[in-house]
Amino acid sequence: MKAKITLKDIARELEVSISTVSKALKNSEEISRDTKEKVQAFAKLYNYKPNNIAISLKNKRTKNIGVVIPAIVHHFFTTVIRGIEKHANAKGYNVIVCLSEESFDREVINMEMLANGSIDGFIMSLSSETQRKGDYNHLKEVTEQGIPLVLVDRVTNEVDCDKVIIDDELGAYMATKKLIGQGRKKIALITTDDYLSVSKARTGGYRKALLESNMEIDEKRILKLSSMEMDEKSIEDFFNKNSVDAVLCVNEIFTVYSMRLIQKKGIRIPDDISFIGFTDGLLSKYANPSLTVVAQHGEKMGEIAAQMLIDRVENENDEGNYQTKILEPTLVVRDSTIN
Amino acid sequence: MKAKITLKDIARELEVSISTVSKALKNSEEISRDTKEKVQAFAKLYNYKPNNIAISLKNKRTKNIGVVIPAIVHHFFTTVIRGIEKHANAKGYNVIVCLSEESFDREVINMEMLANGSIDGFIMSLSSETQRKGDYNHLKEVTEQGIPLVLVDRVTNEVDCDKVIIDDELGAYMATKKLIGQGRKKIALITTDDYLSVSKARTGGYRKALLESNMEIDEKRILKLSSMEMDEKSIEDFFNKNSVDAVLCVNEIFTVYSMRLIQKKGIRIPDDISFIGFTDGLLSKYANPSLTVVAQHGEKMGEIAAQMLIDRVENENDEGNYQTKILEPTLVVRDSTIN
DNA sequence: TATCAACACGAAACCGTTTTCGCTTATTGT
DNA sequence: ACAATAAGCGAAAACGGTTTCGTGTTGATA
Repeated sequence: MKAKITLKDIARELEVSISTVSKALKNSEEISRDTKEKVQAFAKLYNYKPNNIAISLKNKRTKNIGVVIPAIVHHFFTTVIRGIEKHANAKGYNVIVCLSEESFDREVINMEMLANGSIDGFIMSLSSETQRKGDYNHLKEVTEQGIPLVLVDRVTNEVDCDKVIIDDELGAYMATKKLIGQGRKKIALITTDDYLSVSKARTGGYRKALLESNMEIDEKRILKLSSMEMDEKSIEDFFNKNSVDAVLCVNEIFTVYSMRLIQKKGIRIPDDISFIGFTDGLLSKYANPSLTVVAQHGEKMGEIAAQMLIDRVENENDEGNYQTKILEPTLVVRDSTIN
Repeated sequence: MKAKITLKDIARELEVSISTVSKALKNSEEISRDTKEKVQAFAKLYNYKPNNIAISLKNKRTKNIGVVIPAIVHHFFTTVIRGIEKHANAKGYNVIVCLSEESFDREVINMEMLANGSIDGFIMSLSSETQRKGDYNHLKEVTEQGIPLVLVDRVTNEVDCDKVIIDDELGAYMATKKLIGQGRKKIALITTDDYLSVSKARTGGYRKALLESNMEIDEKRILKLSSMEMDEKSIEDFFNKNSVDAVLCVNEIFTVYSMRLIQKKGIRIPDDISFIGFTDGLLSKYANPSLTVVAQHGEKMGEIAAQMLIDRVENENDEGNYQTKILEPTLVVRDSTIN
């Protein structure tokens, strides 16, 4: 085991000062050709690499960005991470991922751990518990300390910072319009509680589309599930009590599960009933029939978020003047709707 | 924007030395009650938190662990990360995730970035390109520097370190045995090139089960796809040319796609043909019919890997004596096989 | 030959902690 | 009243770099 070599070691071996070594490695004009060559050769030979921690301490930049998300076993969030990684890595940054697991406390703990010098900025998506409580003090503290923060997807108006979202209302609107255009009259919505910013927006888009087409909004056709997890019983009850000819769901899982229930009843998709979901993941592509979905472009969101964050980090001059980028969703048409 | 407060700031305000402040905050016996209370009150008031970077530099421990994996938009790897996060967080560690995207170069670059002081140890799964090239010098360098390394799932014998794998051979063996037990005679295998350690082992288990049951191994029934991505055409050709009554696939996607092709031909699952895949992800659960799979217990693998790594990090005395933990896969029976 | 740049390098401060060691001052025992 | 001891605190080194500011030597110039 050959331990890491430091400037001090090189200086001792070559009988020069630490400053000389440091400058020589940076090809400083101050140092003679001879010395530079000697030092650089020695450094190469012993595979010298500067210690990141020491550099971080010196210039108060870690080249790390902290990502706090509610879950990772979710296609959408993994695509976001991938986008972040892509841009961050290209810019020489590392990504520290922390999971809140939809818990307020874990979100707070993780942010506090990272905020004490470990990272240059945050990218985060709010946990459902945080959105339900409406307590954003941990975010405010971070921004007040001057640590840049970019909120993605699940955001809040109560915090002043950069944001990247997709136009969820538009997505639901487009989807609903599509269903209406296919002659569907009894369009159901399966969503989650309104405290989730995205669910609220999607419900809004659904209503807007119906109103615009002069279709009555039947509240009984809106099923609000209280958690992100599957509540199979509620969905079953819902379909037993309501007769519908189209369903819009706020995620893939709700959609696929609903389709299966419907198929078991012998109802044909998309002939008798159409389905549209959110998130263009594996499930959508490989479901049977394959799913028509509102694609959220998570990877692009991640890239943009990383770009906004790194811009802030590297130009700390212009604080304030925060932006919200709104991405347009795309309707990916497959076999769960009529073509 | 209130900037972070340091020991120096507190010392200046309270007109004591930095050492006194440091000790007071650690409740040292050396410091008088009075002074301790004064300092602690002040620190609380101004929300003092020690700077992680400075502490890392001092005691050469970052409390970060580096995770390098080939991909994140894959259910199995996300469960591994989740397991790592779970244990690491409980032990006060952060997780730095880097993606190799199956590229050798990116794997090397990421490891070098992290190895210069940013992390206390590595958990990694080899990229396919690395396994194909068989070049493990970047791993050897890291271990020679005394940085603990734990390899998970995609491993190699050429590097001396702790490892966590599942018994892929056993998994494939169990699955194949199950198919044989259901009276299947023409069992196909859809896999990837053998340079991937896991694919090789799975192919081995498949062969072993057939041999053990005195069934002939027809090489034409083994389809090797050259990449992890879907090669739809090859799969279609394969089913056109071969008549089979059971299929074992090394991942979910191959399985689901194959099932769909088969269903289009009007062949019934599981009546006429059975399917078993690897990875117990969303696709398996929500496919139609739902998939019988070999569950890999990624979360448990992640937890164990994190535990092994942190043990090494915190007891750096006992180098050598490396262990390989082999997890047993589980067969999760659903509707793509006869019950 | 005295003077002055230019050149090449080193000393030291600094980033924010921790920790060892030594120095006052007050207290105790004799 | 004086030495020994303990209590309370500060100075300084250390972690591994970067950077500013000297300083000694050299060669050129007047």
